[in-house]
Amino acid sequence: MGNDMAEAEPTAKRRVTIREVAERAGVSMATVSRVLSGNHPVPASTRARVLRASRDLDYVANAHARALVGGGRKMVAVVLRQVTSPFYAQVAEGVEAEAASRGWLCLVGTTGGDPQRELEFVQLMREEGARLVVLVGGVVEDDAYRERVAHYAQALDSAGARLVLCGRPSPDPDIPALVVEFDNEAGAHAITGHLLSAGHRGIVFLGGLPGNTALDARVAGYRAALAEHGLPPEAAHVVDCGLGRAAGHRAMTQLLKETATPQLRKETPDFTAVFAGDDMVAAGALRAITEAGLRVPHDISVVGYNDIPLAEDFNPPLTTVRTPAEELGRAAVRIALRDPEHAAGAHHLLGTHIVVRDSVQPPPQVPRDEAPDHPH
Amino acid sequence: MGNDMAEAEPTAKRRVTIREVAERAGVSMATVSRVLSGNHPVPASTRARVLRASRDLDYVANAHARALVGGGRKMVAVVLRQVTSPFYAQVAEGVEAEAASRGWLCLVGTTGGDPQRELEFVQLMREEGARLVVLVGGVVEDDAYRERVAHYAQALDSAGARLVLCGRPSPDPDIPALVVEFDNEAGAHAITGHLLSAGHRGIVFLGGLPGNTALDARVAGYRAALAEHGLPPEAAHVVDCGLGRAAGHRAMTQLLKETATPQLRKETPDFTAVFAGDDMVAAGALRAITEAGLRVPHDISVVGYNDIPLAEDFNPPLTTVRTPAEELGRAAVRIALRDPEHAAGAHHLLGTHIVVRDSVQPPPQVPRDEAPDHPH
DNA sequence: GTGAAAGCGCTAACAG
DNA sequence: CTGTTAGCGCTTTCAC
Repeated sequence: MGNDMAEAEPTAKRRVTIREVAERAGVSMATVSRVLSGNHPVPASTRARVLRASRDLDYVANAHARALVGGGRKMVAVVLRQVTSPFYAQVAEGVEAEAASRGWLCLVGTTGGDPQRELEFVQLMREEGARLVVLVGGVVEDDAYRERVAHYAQALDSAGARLVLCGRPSPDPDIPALVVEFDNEAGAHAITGHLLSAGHRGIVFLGGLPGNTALDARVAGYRAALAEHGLPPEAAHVVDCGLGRAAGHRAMTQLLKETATPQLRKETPDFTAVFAGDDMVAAGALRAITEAGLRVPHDISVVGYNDIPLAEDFNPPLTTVRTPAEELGRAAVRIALRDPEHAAGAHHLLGTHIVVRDSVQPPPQVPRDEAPDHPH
Repeated sequence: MGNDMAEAEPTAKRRVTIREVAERAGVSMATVSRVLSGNHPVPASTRARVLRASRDLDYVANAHARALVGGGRKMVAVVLRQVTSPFYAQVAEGVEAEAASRGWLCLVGTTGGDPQRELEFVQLMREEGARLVVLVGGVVEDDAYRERVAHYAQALDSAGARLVLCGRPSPDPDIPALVVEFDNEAGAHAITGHLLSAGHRGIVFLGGLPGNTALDARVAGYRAALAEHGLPPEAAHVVDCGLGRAAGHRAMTQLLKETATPQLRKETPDFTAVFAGDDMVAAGALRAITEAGLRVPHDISVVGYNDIPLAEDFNPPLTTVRTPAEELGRAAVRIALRDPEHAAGAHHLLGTHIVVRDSVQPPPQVPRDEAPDHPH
């Protein structure tokens, strides 16, 4: 058995090959192959012998050798920023589920938001022969991005693979990439309308990320809703703190401090509601508000975006926009696999809807700093 | 270009091969290979020509062909129930991060808790030549399980691959599998002690799953702590509702109903605190308690397990046991890759600690149903 | 029906 | 230094 030196890494040992199975069964390699793939008529007796030998040896085919000669395994790759984001995790699960149900293998890669790692991963998937790669999540759409994605699309396409963009734009409609995303503008418009209907006029958007397509669309929907209610453009107040619980917490704390200080008050308009860029930002904001001794929704109303699984467990349960993330993932592979010719360059928009919980109520009658202390 | 029939699935087209690069550069395939692997001295001029040609053709090596001749790519596979569980997602992220930092590729597979799918996935990983497979999550340890895992271990080992079990037991210490897990019993013991110190005596454990190794260990720690505080064995009350938010919600609702009904009261002992099997169960329980018009921690104290990222955003922020999930994932690959000889059969236990937030306080002085209505 | 033989794309000896 | 050659393990014609 092994020597007593600790080796650094596992090295692939020689595995049982089809030849050994053939010898044991007393047939040729070709026959074994035929039995195992089951696509060729083979008499039951031979068949049984081969199966027996294969079982005895605990044979598993070498996927690489098989891929080399055949078309290779059907594999789809999902690329996302991180799996620990509930939203991305759901998308990944959707892709995985849809892929698995069709007998495809699914590979998940994370980039941490680094374009370089994204590029490396896509390259890797080309080498591995992935037939479908799904890029998930909003991005800042600059020239570098456009060039990168155009290259992915071209490269993947020339290898017969497909590219689908989830929640991010195609650099060019003529490029062989399919985009599937939520209608962020409509969702943001709707939830802003919900706040407006409750009587709020000072609504701040927390979590802008200029250049990020998903967030920009939400901001656009927010501004549009404000305008439709006859509010002047200055009524819009977007804080570009980016996404994440920590960012939301920090920005909200800061905002609260500014509003509490008369001098700073002029620059930071008064507000009675916050529209968080996503539910994680909302979580941070909720926490900051509580820490400041204020209550949601009594003093400030808060809404989020995405309706992550735990949004109803927040304090208070969060009113938010439901984006069926798992369905996004499923749709990505379903559409990409359905009719490629029509799909390439197509743009699919998935609908969203508001889910009302307890984080919104009409604004208080008196400004916060003039109100009596609320009962303890 | 393409015909106008919609094809069903993307079929791998012929990709650019090393031979084409060689022809374009006017050298042999071997030279191209040498330049690209960079492990052989090649004059700068030739090198440049080859690189140029490779770039022009947008060549990427065929990973399968490469794997067939070389050892294959360094690949680790993580298998878990689902990625949408915050805890599992963190473990996966840990594995991914540690793997990536060593230049290994990481593949994530989900089973939905189905042993059959688990088996298929492990088989698949054998075919693909994964060098390390990490199985994550507690299981019910029956004979079928033991046999299955023994088989994985043997099969993987004979192919030179390694198996690591995260949070699940090895069927036999002599088997070539490494186990890395948290000390569930100690964690449960500690948090039960925390409840006991606050004065609670009626503590129900919500979320048992008989046979599941992780949960059984937590229940054991819970019982041990109760016993140490001089409580009789009957003081332990475990509700076997299993894991998940929905299960926690349902079970808690039921429990509350029983306790509120004098007739049922005898069978369901009175309690002032609940120890949820994990944070998701806690989320459901919290919600159920609120819906019943009770308050946490005023009327009932609640603790969870795992300290998932949003536990501090629950209502109220949850006191729970922190299990560094990402570290579990990192440790799994780190240990497995470090010294295999010593590692095989080894058992690593990772420590946990309590994180105190706002869901625990001393029990109320008067039983719930005799207390006056709390102020609205 | 079943075996022999020809590669799939690449790397690693082995010559020159 | 660089080209030629021999496979890696498998599937798939093409004969028998």
